[in-house]
Amino acid sequence: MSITLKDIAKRAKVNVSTVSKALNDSPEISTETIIRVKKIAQALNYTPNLAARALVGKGTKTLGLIIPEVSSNYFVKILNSVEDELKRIEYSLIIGITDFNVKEEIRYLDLFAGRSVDGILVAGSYYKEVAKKVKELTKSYDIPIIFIQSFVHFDQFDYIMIDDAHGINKAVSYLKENGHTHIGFIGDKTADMVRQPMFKAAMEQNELAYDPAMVMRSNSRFEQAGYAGMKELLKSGNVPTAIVAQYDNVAIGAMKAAYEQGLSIPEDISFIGYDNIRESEFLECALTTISPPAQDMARIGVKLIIGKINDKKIVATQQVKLLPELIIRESVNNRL
Amino acid sequence: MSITLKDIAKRAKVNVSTVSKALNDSPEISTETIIRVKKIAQALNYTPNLAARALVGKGTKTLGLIIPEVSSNYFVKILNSVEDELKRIEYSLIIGITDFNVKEEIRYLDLFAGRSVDGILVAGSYYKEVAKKVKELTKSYDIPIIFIQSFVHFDQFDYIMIDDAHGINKAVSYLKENGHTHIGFIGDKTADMVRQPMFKAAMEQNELAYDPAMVMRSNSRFEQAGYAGMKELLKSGNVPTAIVAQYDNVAIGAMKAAYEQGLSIPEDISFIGYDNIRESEFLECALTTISPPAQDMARIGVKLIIGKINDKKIVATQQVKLLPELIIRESVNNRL
DNA sequence: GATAAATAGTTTACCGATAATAATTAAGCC
DNA sequence: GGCTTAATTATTATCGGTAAACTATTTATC
Repeated sequence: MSITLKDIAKRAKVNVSTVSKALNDSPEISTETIIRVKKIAQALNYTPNLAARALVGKGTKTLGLIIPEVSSNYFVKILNSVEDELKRIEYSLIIGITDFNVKEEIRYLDLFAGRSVDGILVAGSYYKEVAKKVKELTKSYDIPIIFIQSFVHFDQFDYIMIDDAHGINKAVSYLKENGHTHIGFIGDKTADMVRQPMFKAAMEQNELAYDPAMVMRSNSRFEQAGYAGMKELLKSGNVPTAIVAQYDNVAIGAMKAAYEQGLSIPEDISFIGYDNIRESEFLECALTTISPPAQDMARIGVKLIIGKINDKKIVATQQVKLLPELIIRESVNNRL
Repeated sequence: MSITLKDIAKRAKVNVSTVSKALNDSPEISTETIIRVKKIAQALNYTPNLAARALVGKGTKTLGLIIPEVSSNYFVKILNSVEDELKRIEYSLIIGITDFNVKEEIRYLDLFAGRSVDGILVAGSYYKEVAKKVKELTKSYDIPIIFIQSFVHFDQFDYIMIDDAHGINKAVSYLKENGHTHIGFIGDKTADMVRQPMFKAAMEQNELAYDPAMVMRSNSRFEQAGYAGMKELLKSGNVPTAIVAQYDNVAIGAMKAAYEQGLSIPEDISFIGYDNIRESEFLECALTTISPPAQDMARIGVKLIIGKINDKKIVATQQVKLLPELIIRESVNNRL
């Protein structure tokens, strides 16, 4: 159905293997033949059959991306940047959305390996089972795997991530500078693993009292989690002057709950988010937030893995950390 | 490196071909042998090499999704639902993000065809060049292609889409019911192709004056487009009492511009969005919007295409239209 | 009891590319 | 001219599956 090397060979009156070599610019083939073959290939609109190529071990020009979700602007940014970077180098992207589920992450690792992708990017993973699987796969299949913004704690892996502890610390410091001492935290169930402990650490580093009663972790996700957490906090009567949200979407939900209670932002209560999603800038009260360089991270991740693919000799693990920055807008009040 | 049929054959002391048939439950193989072979396959953790399978024309269990962007909740919903649906049936998803670029859409069509995906879903396409390419590909490669929420106007294609004209009309009707007669429209450059003409039609159907001066199409995208469009509208002095936004993200930006001007929403100016993104419900003034059943659409799209893949005899074009609904929240004022 | 028919496997060829090896042609040199 | 060597192209095998053709046993039929 589609054009193969054979078709070109027939027209060029040379052997299939000559065509293959010609198209791959082999020095064994004369320049005239190369030109002639390429012209014919072009004319016939030839595209190599990737399945065949994969079969002889030449790779599939495909990368797998395992990602927990694509509903928050944060992971979407990663997805977008990865895709963007890949289209430049003519790689295809195959994705697996896991919803933070370990089993799914592992399933996708196996699946992608079986599909002989050239490399796998694992974004936002937290599980040691995944780490184990990755170790297994790199050994048996020799597939380069790189962690992006994951918390798989092993120095033996390649990873690139954002120093979130630093980011949260910046948030808390900024609140302290503005006279806030009673600071709460709202997140969803995934917060336990990362940002919530970081918040606790940040409070301690800033010599502020960490009050577990002001830390809310909802079972729902996104805005809903923020809304529910804030409602509960308001009901408890033990209301902080400022809230650090696990991420912007949570902050938006929490702010809504505050509005509904008749509170003014930031006069009555301050909010600081994390992620710097597109919408945050355009809220009635624009959200002050921590902005992680998700795009840079994805870009560097792709570069790292492509490097490993192209040069299998690179065995040294590569580990990169990027610093997020504080974006000051309107949602934090100065109490001094 | 990885386990092949040969390995299983060796252990089972049968021919490779017997193994292949056994694993595919061929009636030519005895039940005992099938069980024995399958056990060994399981023990060795065998996964078939998809490249090899693809080479003999057995499909790749892969679907391609061509999508204009994944930065709006709308297309993300589509992506998410498609992925979700596919993981159930053990298909993989390979995606191409085109940023509404015709050339990219065509490039991805070619690319995916060359990768011998089993089928392609094209979301949000507007171009007749794409239609042409699709016709070409279905002929030469025999790949099922289905349009999702696209505006490729040919009855010969399979498509599933949302009746946006109906949605916009609902929006305008609702505004009229609430006493609005001076209604504006804000969108980005992609609005020309679809929703803006629909808005015009809706105004006429509702016997309201369509004023081009109240129609803004910005060069930027998302909130930025709404913000810029609204600014301009406010500057012009010719301010409507209500705005229909091309989509919720645009509405959010437009509302911000109104707030900055000191206007109250909905008292001074009403807004109605389109898409019903997650955030809309949680805005200070919750956004009234049109909610397209994006998930259903994606689900049905996947079902359609899988049906076509599994039964190549299905040649009748399938065309489905879904109706969006109006979600009434707080952003429209009753002027009566 | 000879022949047909069903059963269970094995051989072989093939998909479309690449790689290793073989063969041809041409050029260079005494 | 004959022989070596280099340059170029052709053959063949291979990757890991599947399918068609073929072989070897049983089992059924009259």
